[in-house]
Amino acid sequence: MDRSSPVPLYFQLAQQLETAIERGKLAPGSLLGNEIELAGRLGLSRPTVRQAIQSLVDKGLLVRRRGIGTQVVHSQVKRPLELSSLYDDLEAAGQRPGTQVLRYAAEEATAQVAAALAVPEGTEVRAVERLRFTHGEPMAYLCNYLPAELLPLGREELEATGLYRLMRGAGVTLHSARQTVGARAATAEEGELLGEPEGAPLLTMQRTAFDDTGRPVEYGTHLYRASRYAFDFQLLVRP
Amino acid sequence: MDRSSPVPLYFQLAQQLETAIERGKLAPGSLLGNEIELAGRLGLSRPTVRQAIQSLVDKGLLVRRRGIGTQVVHSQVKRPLELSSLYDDLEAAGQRPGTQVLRYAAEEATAQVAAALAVPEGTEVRAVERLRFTHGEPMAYLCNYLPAELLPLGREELEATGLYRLMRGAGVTLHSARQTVGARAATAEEGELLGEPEGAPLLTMQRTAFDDTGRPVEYGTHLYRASRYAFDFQLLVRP
DNA sequence: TAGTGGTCTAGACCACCAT
DNA sequence: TGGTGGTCTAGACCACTAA
Repeated sequence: MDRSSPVPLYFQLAQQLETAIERGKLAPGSLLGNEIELAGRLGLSRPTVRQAIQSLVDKGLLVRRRGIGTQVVHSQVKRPLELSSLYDDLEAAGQRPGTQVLRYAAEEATAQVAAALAVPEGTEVRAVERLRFTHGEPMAYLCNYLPAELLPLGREELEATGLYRLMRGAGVTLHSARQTVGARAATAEEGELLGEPEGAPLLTMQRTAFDDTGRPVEYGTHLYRASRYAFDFQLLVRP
Repeated sequence: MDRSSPVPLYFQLAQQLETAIERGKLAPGSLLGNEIELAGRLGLSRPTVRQAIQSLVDKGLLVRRRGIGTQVVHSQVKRPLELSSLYDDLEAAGQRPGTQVLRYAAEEATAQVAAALAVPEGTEVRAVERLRFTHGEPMAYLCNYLPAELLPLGREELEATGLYRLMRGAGVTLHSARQTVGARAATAEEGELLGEPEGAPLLTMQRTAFDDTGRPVEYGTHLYRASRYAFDFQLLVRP
């Protein structure tokens, strides 16, 4: 514990516990030792220790039972579903993603886009159409709309990284998003773009993302080749 | 505030705030008043008030900014994705779900099922195959596997309600689940069952659910008619 | 400068669980 | 019965934001 660090004590403790769990120093199913004893040993107060433990319970790494103690969860919890960028996900999976910007223009919002971004129909918005590749093969066709005032994006930046990273870098703090995931058959044009025959199953995703003031900051409709992509997530049950 | 109630004070306060937000008594974007003043007014301590506020921040209903205050979020936050039962979801949407149990038997685990349930290959498990209907139309084909010792399920119960509700009722506390959502074309048999032509796009879902000791308690592979079903969820960005 | 949330402490009592 | 987590209090100091 480093009291001179700007990192909060509860966070330091949570990190230490998390790495101990990851490295197997705290075996799955083992008890953590009670909070008061732990607090005394570390020279912290009990609420601080509780805060650290609670953050790991929220992550699904620990389970607390009254009268029993705090246990390390057995299963291989990864992380609950996050609002993640396809680019970052692919990069993290070592897939070396690539992007081809098909279109990047200002245009008037259609009814659908206007409703999603909560602007009047016909308002100018930015439209971005991209193809995402892995290993030189097309993987997804991404069509996104942003409020016009939001970002002066460069085409090169869009080819080099993901949209969310650019938005974060521009000071937009994402807060929540509403997603719909479905499937449908590819049209001839879509098949052409993605290298699939007409009628091939595609995974579809529509997403509206909001910043922390509740303003919509992005609307996207995405198409993924079902033969090469699936959504994978970890869910936690809220107690 | 009812101090004689078994409901914790922070929870009572959180509920009051939540209903006030839902009913518009606390307008989106409005400030909540600072924690200390609020604590004094309600006769509570500041940590208790903070705990109440924090729980609503975790739900995405409030945003806190240092130096500014606590604000009600604008957007229509519903709820983050939960480990939910298709039956309950349909019922909540007023769709009057129905279930036809196609098969309910004990059988030896295949390699895939054994790996998912973390039992040796060939171990006896319970297999349940169901068709789920809405308005008399088939909607999904559900194939689930449970550890043999878990539940003595009746066929009637399976037709009357969802699997998760039955498991909860039998004392199983679900903790987390790992899901994969994808898409593929229907085979002739699948199309027959679901009332779709061969080759029609289907939404696929595989899920393994764990209880709070980390033991796998359910593995399922589900097929949904893409023309009639999509997954819809709300995500929150973890700060 | 004044006000906000972020963090931390040192206690206290209670409900639940195993033995 | 003894030990655990669940809840609650009454303070304290700090970092950040706005005016």
